[in-house]
Amino acid sequence: MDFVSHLTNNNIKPSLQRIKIFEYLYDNRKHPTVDTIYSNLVEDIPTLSKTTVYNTLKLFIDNGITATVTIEDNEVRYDAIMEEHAHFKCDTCGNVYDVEIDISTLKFKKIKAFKVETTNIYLKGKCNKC
Amino acid sequence: MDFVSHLTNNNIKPSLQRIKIFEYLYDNRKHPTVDTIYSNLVEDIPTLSKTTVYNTLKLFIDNGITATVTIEDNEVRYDAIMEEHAHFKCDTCGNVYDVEIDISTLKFKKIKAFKVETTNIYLKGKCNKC
DNA sequence: TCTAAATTTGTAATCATTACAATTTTATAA
DNA sequence: TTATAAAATTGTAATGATTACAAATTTAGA
Ligand SMILES: [Mn+2]
Ligand SMILES: [Mn+2]
Ligand SMILES: [Zn+2]
Ligand SMILES: [Zn+2]
Repeated sequence: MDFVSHLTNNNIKPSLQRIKIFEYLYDNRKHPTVDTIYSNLVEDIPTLSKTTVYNTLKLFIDNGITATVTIEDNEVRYDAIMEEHAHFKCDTCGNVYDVEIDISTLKFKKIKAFKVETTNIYLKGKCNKC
Repeated sequence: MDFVSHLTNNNIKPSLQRIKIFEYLYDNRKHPTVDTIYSNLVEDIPTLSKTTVYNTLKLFIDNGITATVTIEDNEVRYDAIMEEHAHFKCDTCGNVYDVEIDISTLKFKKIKAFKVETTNIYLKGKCNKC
């Protein structure tokens, strides 16, 4: 994955902070919160500001290369994997995992009244390590 | 729907505030926020406190008669309909509607690694009135 | 190099939620 | 009924996440 090209292709100037934040999201795939992103990256970029993390994530979302994961009502997580997939959160360890979904089985019956543009599927329970 | 019995059956003492809050959720089915619930009910109960709304909703959730709807990352909504259903939010008017789902079509392939206990499905787009 | 635009940063403000102690209401026993 | 204790409600203060905003820094172009 060429992060610089990916940002450039999506009209985002590839600054150091932007590259590092996107790289962190894409490589770790742990659906981190802003605090987690900031805490981990500030080791690499000592001058990093939490405001920059917020600004950058908003920029990513506006340009369609990041999405929020709102599986919990008290934390906002971020995800740079844009291929359709569901999420599972383990109530015990708190990790959020990607879940492959077979879209064909996901068609709803008669949602005539709505034009659906985005779908989010959130599962909770216990993971096999817990 | 006998709200007093419903609360009592779920180990919740049916105070005036609790009855009114549950009644509001169940009858309107608009997935309101705490602010909306408070604003509407304080007309009936002038002494109502927003803290009571928070406390009561937490009590309802802990006793399994209410659930949160986290379709948006900047607002927590509440729902007293516990039968399995999905939610659709119209990006234009902002309303959140219930969507019937055919559970049989919703089975995922191979989620062996997880024991799923709860499922939430959130859709977004445009409703037929917008 | 010089200048302007874009980006980053730090601080203050805002807003939702929680903590907590005081008040009020309800239940129980004398 | 009255007294007492427990439960519920309330108001205010504290907390924590997010946003607003202006200053500082970096980048790009002339
Ligand atoms: Mn994901
Ligand atoms: Mn609903
Ligand atoms: Zn786990
Ligand atoms: Zn609409």
